Amino acid sequence: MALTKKQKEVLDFITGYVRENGYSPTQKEIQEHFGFKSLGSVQDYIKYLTTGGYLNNDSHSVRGLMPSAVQQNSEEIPLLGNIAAGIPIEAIENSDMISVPVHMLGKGSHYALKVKGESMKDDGILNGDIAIIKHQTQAENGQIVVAVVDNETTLKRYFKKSKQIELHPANEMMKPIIIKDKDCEIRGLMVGLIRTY
Amino acid sequence: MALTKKQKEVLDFITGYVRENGYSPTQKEIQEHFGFKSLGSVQDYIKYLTTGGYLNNDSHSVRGLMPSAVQQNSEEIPLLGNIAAGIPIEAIENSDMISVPVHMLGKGSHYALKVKGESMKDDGILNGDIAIIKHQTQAENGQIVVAVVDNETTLKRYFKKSKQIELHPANEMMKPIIIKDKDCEIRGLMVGLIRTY
DNA sequence: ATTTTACTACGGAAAAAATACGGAGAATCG
DNA sequence: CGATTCTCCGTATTTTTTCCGTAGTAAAAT
Repeated sequence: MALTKKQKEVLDFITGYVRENGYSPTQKEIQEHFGFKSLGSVQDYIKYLTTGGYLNNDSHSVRGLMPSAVQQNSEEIPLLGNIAAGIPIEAIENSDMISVPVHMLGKGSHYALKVKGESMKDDGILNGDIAIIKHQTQAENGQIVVAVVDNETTLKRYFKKSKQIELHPANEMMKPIIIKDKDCEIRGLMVGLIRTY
Repeated sequence: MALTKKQKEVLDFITGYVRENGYSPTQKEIQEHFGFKSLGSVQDYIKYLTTGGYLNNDSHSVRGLMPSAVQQNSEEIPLLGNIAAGIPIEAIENSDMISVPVHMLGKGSHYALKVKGESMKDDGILNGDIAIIKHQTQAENGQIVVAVVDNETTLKRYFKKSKQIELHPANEMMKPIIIKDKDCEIRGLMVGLIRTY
């Protein structure tokens, strides 16, 4: 559902107002800002915007408009533990939560892992970085995945060849892991990275 | 549950009072501050704010109001533009905002830049990454900074030597920039990185 | 223990804000 | 062109907010 120019103007006005004041404008304020002679006009825009999912309207509440965009910019996902060649993901026990910008997250469930080691350094993934992982069991060639091989969890680039699976590190010093299809279990796809200096 | 203008004013007054004095105002003080003729009015606001979760009221206790610290785990900072050797930061005009986990942000103001080019790739900073920058004009040796040299903005590691400033790229193919002290203007310190695959 | 001070609990009422509904001209699209 | 959507208007109605006053209860001070 696309927005018309005027509709976007109305939405932008509401969004800006919320950002500035911490509360939404009243319908009358919207009316006056755009010079409408009737509140019905404002009502119509609100209806379009809400049914389209751009706006949330807390019904019958004063200043109850909330642009979807301002609502949730980040989400909390669990930081499950460390990942490195040779060390399985630790238990979820005292799982910290970490805040992640939503634009990294698509559909599905996500978790985060702290990268240990330099095995992916040529892809700009360094020791200590937080990798954002989408939970899934399939992958395309070339994607960076969390894979379990031989009871060990590792972060590598995934390549499926005709008769084998190859897990490539991004480090000249290290060799790819080459294994049979069924010995490799994919636990997730890397969708983002967060680093703090 | 959204706040009306007046409700937010009352909440802000209470919050500010607590910040200044370490304890909350009495209801009568609130009444006088807003010029209400009845305590009932104050009561009403307290009720709205508490049921909405903005305020905690230790019932029947004097000065028992406590603004619930709205837990902010992410913050919006402006994405000012691109940064690359040779290209100045573009105008702030249509500055997008980007959501950043607060643990990256300390005190001070921050902004974000989109990295162009490979000049810092050996430090795991790749083309397309978002660099989170703290606005400051000083830096320690070895820190990654946004610096303006010769009207060009660039992201480099900063080293101050006895008689000169060196800006080191992290790329074997590129040489450090060596300049005089006064020809180098620091615009910010890199404090974090966000990458989306 | 009594008084004072601060907090609660209603009920009522005016004002402000949000909805419902019907209609109508302009723009867009097949 | 005809149908649909977008844009806008006007009025009537409902709901919420805001404020008041009075009476009662709990805590603190004397």
